[in-house]
Amino acid sequence: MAKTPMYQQIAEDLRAQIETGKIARGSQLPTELELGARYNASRNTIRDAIKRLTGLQLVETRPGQGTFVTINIDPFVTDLTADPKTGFGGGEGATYLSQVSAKHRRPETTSPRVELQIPPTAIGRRLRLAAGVQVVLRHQQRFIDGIPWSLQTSYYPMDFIHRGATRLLTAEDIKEGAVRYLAETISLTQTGYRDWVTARPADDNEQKFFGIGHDAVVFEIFRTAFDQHGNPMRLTVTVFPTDRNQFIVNVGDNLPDPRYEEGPDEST
Amino acid sequence: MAKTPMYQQIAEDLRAQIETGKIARGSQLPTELELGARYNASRNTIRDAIKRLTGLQLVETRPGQGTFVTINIDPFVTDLTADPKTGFGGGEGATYLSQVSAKHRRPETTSPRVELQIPPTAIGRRLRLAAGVQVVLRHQQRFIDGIPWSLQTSYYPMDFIHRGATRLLTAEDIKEGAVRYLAETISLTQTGYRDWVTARPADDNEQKFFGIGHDAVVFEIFRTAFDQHGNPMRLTVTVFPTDRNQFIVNVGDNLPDPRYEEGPDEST
DNA sequence: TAATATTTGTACGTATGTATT
DNA sequence: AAATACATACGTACAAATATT
Repeated sequence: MAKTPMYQQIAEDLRAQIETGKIARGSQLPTELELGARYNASRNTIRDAIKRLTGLQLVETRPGQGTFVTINIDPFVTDLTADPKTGFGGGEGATYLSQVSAKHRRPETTSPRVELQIPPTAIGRRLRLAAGVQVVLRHQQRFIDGIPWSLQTSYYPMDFIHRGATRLLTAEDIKEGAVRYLAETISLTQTGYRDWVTARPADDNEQKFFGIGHDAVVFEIFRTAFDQHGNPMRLTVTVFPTDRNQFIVNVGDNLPDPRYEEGPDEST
Repeated sequence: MAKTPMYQQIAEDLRAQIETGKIARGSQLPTELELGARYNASRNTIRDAIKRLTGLQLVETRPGQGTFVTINIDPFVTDLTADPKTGFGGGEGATYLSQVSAKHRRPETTSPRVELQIPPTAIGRRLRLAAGVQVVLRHQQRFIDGIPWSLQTSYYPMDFIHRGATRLLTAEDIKEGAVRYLAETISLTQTGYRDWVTARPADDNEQKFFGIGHDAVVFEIFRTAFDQHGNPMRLTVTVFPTDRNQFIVNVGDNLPDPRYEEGPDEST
């Protein structure tokens, strides 16, 4: 009845050894040839087994070096339900920084790359723009403790520029926050936002930037901010690798503090 | 300079043909041997290329039949920020049903499987239980239009049983909702909840139940409900496949209706 | 029902390329 | 420069799943 393929049996055996701690986190596995000798299997079969483990993000292979058990990064937790009228003004950048600081980590953000673009239909639709209308796009890479953490792109209607919010075109951070800047210059107040949380396979750029495997998955969160008239005033699309990011959503009053120790640990 | 491996070039070529519509959604790809002849590559190389495409969820292979371009399921969107004091009482089951009905889909839920258990540390910690304390566990499978949609497990402190909420032990749906039942029997009112959103590779059970590949990823959402004293009264863990589920989070008042057409389409 | 053809899955072997030490 | 270890690519053979005859 042992009809499970050999490579799966080998993968299962290695997985058990890793999860029970027999093979330590961060340590190096035997080489493919050694494993082949141990399990009496060909190197290709061993490679199939290891491929399963990489898919489970249990190990990672490094050409020229070997195969190593992955160490789980302490996940960064982002609160999606920060009050839009308090604190940092609900700017997504500000929320990000405050959350990071709360965990005593060192955040960095690259200067925005600014582009003018006719957006894809999915973007234009969320901003309720007619087809072919340009947008201002501000793209940033974000790191925590030097680790690539997220890729973020914010889209604003071109109209905002004509109405005076010209600093959206400068490739510099808007220190007081884009939301406050827009309130001061063109009297647009953010009264709320909606996040749309999805997950999808990472594309090549994301794989390279985050240093994740070619079968890795990322969160893609679309945050549409609405002004006092109920119209969308900004769309922010942020991509987070799932191996180092989690999110919390608070509903109701008087919730106890979300101690981050409460997070699910991986050793289920 | 063409240092990109052959199998990646082939995968890229096929991907482009699929995304431009040259190969229709749902249609069958040529067999591995035919592709090998077309690209002048060995069957194993073709298989490596196809493995990349399955990782991107662009194609799926069926033994004995062939390889087919995947048809994307119309994603189901769940609102994580339903008001806990209105409507269906904030029961997670109720939220699920109302959301599904809003899309004119047919939901089904299996009768709960009830267990008594000493929970894993991650569960006990979230319910603030001492180590070794038992919980009541209610597990359900959920479908929409016959498609497996989510796996849900709710955990309640055993204490609730002793205080009179004995219907938690019956393997039947609590029609009025567990939240209302607890309010009526042991005077516990849910005043809010916190969702903790994570993503991880699917385990074997989940792969089998959802019919997803062995490198598929699932959302795992931990919902901790709090009572009027600020204590956790229930933990609900729900697993959703990422290929057919999305979530929205509303913050602020007067948000426009989330027309589901606004969802991101896959043809980016 | 049974046999057969087709197609993907598993397993092996070999050779060479590329990255790292 | 040399050794080591994973990555790519080819070949072969048989098993298992599916559809057809």
